[in-house]
Amino acid sequence: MQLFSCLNIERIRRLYGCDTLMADYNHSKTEKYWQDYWDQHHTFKPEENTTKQKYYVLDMFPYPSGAGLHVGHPLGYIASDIVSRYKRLKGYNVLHPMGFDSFGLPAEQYAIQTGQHPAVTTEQNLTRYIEQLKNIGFSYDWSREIRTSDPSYYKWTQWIFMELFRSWYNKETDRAEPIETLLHKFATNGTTDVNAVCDEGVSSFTAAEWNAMSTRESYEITLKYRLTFLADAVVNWCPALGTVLANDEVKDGVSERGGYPVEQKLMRQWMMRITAYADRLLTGLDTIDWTESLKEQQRNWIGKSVGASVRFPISGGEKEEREEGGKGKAYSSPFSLSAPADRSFIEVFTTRVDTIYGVTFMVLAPEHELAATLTTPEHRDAVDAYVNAAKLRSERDRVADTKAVSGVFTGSYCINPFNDELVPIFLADYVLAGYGTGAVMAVPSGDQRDWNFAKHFDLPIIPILDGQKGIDNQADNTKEGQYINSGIINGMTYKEATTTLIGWLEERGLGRGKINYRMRDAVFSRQRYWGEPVPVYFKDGLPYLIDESDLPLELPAVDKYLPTETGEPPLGRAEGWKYKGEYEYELSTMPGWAGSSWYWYRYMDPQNDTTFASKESINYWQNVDLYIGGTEHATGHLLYSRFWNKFLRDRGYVPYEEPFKKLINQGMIQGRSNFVYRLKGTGVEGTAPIFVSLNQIDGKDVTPLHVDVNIVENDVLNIDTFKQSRPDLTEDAEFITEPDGRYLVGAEVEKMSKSKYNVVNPDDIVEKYGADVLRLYEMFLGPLEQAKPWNTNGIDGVYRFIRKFWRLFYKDNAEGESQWIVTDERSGGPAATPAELKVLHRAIQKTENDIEAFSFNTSVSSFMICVNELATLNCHKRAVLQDLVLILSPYAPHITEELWAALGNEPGSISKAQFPTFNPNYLVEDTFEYPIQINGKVRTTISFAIDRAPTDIEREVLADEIVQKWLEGKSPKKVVVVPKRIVNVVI
RNA sequence: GCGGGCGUGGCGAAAUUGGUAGACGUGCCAGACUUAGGAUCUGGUGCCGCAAGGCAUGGGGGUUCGAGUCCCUCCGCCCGUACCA
Repeated sequence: MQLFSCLNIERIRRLYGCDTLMADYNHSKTEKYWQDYWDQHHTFKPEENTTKQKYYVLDMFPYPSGAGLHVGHPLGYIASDIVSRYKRLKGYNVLHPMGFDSFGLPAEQYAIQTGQHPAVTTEQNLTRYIEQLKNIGFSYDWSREIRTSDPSYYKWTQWIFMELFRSWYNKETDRAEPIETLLHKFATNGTTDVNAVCDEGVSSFTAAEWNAMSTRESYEITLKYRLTFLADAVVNWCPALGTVLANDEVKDGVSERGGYPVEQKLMRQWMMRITAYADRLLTGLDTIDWTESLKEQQRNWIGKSVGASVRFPISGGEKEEREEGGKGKAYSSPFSLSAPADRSFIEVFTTRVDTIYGVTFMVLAPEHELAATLTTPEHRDAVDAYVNAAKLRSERDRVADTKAVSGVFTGSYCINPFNDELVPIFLADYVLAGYGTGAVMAVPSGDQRDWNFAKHFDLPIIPILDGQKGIDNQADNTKEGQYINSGIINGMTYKEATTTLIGWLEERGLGRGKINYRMRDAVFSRQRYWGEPVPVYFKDGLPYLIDESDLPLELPAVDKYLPTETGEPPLGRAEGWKYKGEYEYELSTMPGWAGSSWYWYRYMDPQNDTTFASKESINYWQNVDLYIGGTEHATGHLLYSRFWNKFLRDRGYVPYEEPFKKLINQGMIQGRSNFVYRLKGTGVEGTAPIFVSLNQIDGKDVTPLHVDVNIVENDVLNIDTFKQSRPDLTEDAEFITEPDGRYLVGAEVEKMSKSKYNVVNPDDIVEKYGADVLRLYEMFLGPLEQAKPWNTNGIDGVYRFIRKFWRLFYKDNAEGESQWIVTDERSGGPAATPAELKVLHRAIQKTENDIEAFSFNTSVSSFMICVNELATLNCHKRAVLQDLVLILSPYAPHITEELWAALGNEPGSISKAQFPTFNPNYLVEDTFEYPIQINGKVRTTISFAIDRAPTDIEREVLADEIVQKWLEGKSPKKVVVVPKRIVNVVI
């Protein structure tokens, strides 16, 4: 035994090349050693051609910003790494990759300022990121690293764009198909049996007409059907960034990145028909394991409303008598989407067609295309004034005062097709141009906004349901009761009424049941440099795909990263950049979400040059089992990814409808900012600043200023360092301190950011405590999903735990050297006792349950308990410690890897080892036999195991329960014993 | 407004999903070893009470032998979203 432990010490010495082992665990040396070892031995490369079951754990890949990682970033990465390492121990073949979303605005903004190529900046940032990530000891297979800005990667982003361009959406089959199937339909039957998602206002034609068209004509028609298409669209234009933004990139009327104002502008843009997938994006949510709140966010974003579309004929004029016939004119049938030129009716969308007899006025958005033509001369001035005022109000203002009622009468009327009533037409900015048809049939008795409007303009309020209550005071949107004042639906209930009305409308071509979505097609063009070039050139004004063999279409060099003098995007500056030397390329680039909408497939086969990922690799890895990332991508990346995935599925490239089976949103780690307080009026115009300590403020007029958290410890400011940090501001500063001479700072929880001086770099924690402690501590902080401020209050406890763990293996001798004290039963040492095995197996069980439930914080606690108890039991037995090392290894890979080797195992083999099997028998401390008596005779004896002996009282109380269950013909599986009370006989 | 989540010691948080509330960690108190402690170890620590005991999971009510957990109601907080017809 003595010999054995000596050998291990020798081995450790060889491994680390140190003469004496220090008395304590030396994390710097150990961690460096194993990180290099994993790198050199490709320890975390998944097996190829294996029959093992796969498990794919993915992190949302980061954008490599110049600020580097802060302690908040690794939170999700640590969790996913724990799951990866655990799943490997459980015998899975685990794919756990990392890469970078390396196209993006900050590098380009920096390039504009400095002239440095974004690729250079990006490369520098990447190097730093990789270094920081490796420092924490993640088990990524770095050989699979990808970068979206790498031409070998974006070649395939461009290829997918081309595939989308080469596809159309067939509503008949409810999937995307190659454009050829559409061409075939056109050639054989014209547009007759084509049911496609396409541009509004496409015209119909026969096969003969189609076949007679010129190539150019027919090509032009296909452009209206392709899943990527050019369109003049009102887009979010951000002048400061010089580009358009997608809806999800705009928050509160300003750009998400940078917070610059955004305005609406009509521009020719590449678009993607994501709306074709609206329904599948919605229903697919029911099949995936994401949080309810995230699914709900996507549902809201898609915004499906089931209702009806109704046409209200426009009356000839205010005074004019209406035409004969009463029922209004039947308009172009079959009911097709209106061409913008048709001005004979107003089309509205409503979810409550049943309230149509309650319509007393019509409201159009001020931007509505009919607004101008409907305005009668005597109302012209008022309407112009209103429309202009609405234009001037920013999106923000408009949303801000939702209570004020405003609007203006146009002087025109339309006709309610059901009762031939004249309905006055108003303009009001509570109606949005971008939703539905930009027109609302107003039912003041059933809708509060309509009610407010009616009161304000003194318009009639007609009750339409006998179930409506108190509509003199407010609207009642009930669906209860029977209809009154409602012509053909009088006496009916909600369901009957709706069917009747829609049937009536459809018969006459005046309307139809309709489903409306809030989601718009996605704008795909960005007038920027640092993104994927769009693989399109223009010939005679029409867009064509470049030849596939010319992929990747690489970013050309430009002299400046600004738009050209003529207002074209930066790519317009590229000298002689022409397709085949003669055709103009598309000058916009793809949006940030393009590269991230398929990247999880590239990891499966990252070097493939002939396809985005081989069939075999996709068939094996399939989709992502566990995806961890922030909730901020709810309506961006996570929606676009699902869209592209569904498209790739339709076209047969990938096997599953949904890319991410389970998704966990890690909570944000907030910063804890520190403040110093400068006395007002000091520190300006050459006066010396006076800083007041927190408890000395006492009503003084002070300005709080952020101070770098790294020069504050336990809320005490290091005054000297503070003075040195900004000598310009603080050279001759005075400090009003606490009586004990310390300067106390204030604190506040804020988002962690450079500008708030509250960024904590994980490297600093790693240097001080080690990566294992950082990992354990971040998990220990609280539930993964929860947002929490960063504080290091408990980190010493975790640090103590690691050292305590170490001391199960080593003990200091008289010379202060660490001595290996693990005993080995195979060479004659004492065997593990039942008490020790119980402690161990409780930890095995807990770890297994907790990781499967993604409850990492409680898992860390149970390690601490286990180690504490083993220390108390003075257990240094190999059989126990070897298993303990295994169960802890997902959390603290460095120290456990070292001890694993020290226990005599092959270095690096821990990732291939098996997770210890939990044996519940070790938890049993007693068996409990209970004789069952029926009619006074012992009929049988039930025996079961419990984790401690029951008291006499407990035995008695148990009796009733057990007999009861036994008589019911069920035998107890588990009995939980509670002192004094008893119960829970689980059948 | 609507949707989702939550409310437990000084603090971060546990609670086998209806079964000894507060595990574990911090913090605090005491002790040991120390010239010293911001090192290490040991013990204590929800509240009231000397104690026996009583009271405690935002407030109130209910179901149950038993409720932090389930139901109703009120209050408060966080996140998302918003004139969506």
